[in-house]
Amino acid sequence: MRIGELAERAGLTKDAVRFYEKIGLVESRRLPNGYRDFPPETLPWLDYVRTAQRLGFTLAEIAEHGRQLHDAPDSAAELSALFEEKIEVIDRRMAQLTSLRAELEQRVGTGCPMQPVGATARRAQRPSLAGPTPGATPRRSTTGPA
Amino acid sequence: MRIGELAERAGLTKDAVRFYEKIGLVESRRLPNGYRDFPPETLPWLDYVRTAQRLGFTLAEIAEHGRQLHDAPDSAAELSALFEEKIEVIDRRMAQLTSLRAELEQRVGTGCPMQPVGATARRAQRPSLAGPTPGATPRRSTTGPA
DNA sequence: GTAAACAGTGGAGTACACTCCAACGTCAAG
DNA sequence: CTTGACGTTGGAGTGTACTCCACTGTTTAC
Repeated sequence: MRIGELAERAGLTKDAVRFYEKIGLVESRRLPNGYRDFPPETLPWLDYVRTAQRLGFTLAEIAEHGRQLHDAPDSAAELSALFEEKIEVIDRRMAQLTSLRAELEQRVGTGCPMQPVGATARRAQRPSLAGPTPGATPRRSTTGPA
Repeated sequence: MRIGELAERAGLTKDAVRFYEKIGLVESRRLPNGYRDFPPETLPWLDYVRTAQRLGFTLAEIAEHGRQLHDAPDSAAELSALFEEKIEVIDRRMAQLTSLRAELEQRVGTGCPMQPVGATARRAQRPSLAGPTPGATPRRSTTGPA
């Protein structure tokens, strides 16, 4: 499969696929003309990549998963452990959401939740910072990732 | 409260606090000597900021929430609407997490999640078990809320 | 033969959320 | 009066994950 088809079927841009290859997340052989040729397994793999990404793994970590699986296909158990860990993270996050939701629901009808910005109300332009771009996972060392 | 104390008590660096101020996430008045002076409410606000951040909101979005909350402090109806809106966001997010968890659990149960990188050179033992194919996620699958 | 569609490369740019640094001002203690 | 902790600013750098661009080569259709 060439890059265009792969990208379309995976819901990625070609640039993203090339980027993934650059960081070792996917591999391809080359056709005689130099074009990349991806094996069909790349598709479910990219599906996995997306899932793992949504779970908060970085691409580097996911690439590491791939290498682990490749180097020791029987280490799937270890990976499962990783996944179970991530499930715990999800459960914690959902618990947080639940409590936040309750908190908000409680405040529907009461007052301002806490002092946000704007004690001196202003609405003007500020450093750009506007668009939704998930990308960067902020890592904080001070407080343990709950 | 000056920046050092705030930063320490909030578990942030002073640089981070200044950055937050720059993007309009917090505000301060200035002491005669030019030092920032933060009101004590900034602490619970930063607590909220961290929570919202962990839930996947960007700082820009959180700042926007703060501004919205502050701009409509007397309209209980608007405020309620805003909270309802946020609750909806949370519910969507929880639904996402729920399906993610299910997907993940499925992968754990079946062992090897996917053919990773390098599958070309190795055995192709387990066929794809892609689960619910998300199919055509439009370009740059937005992981963010909303 | 030419155009369109596809592929390749390298490099720059973007967005977010910081982080670090240099150079300097402020203030209380010794 | 110096020292040191604390504060200020502007600007540069970092890491993640792309995205865009210019330019070039390949393949397919007419």
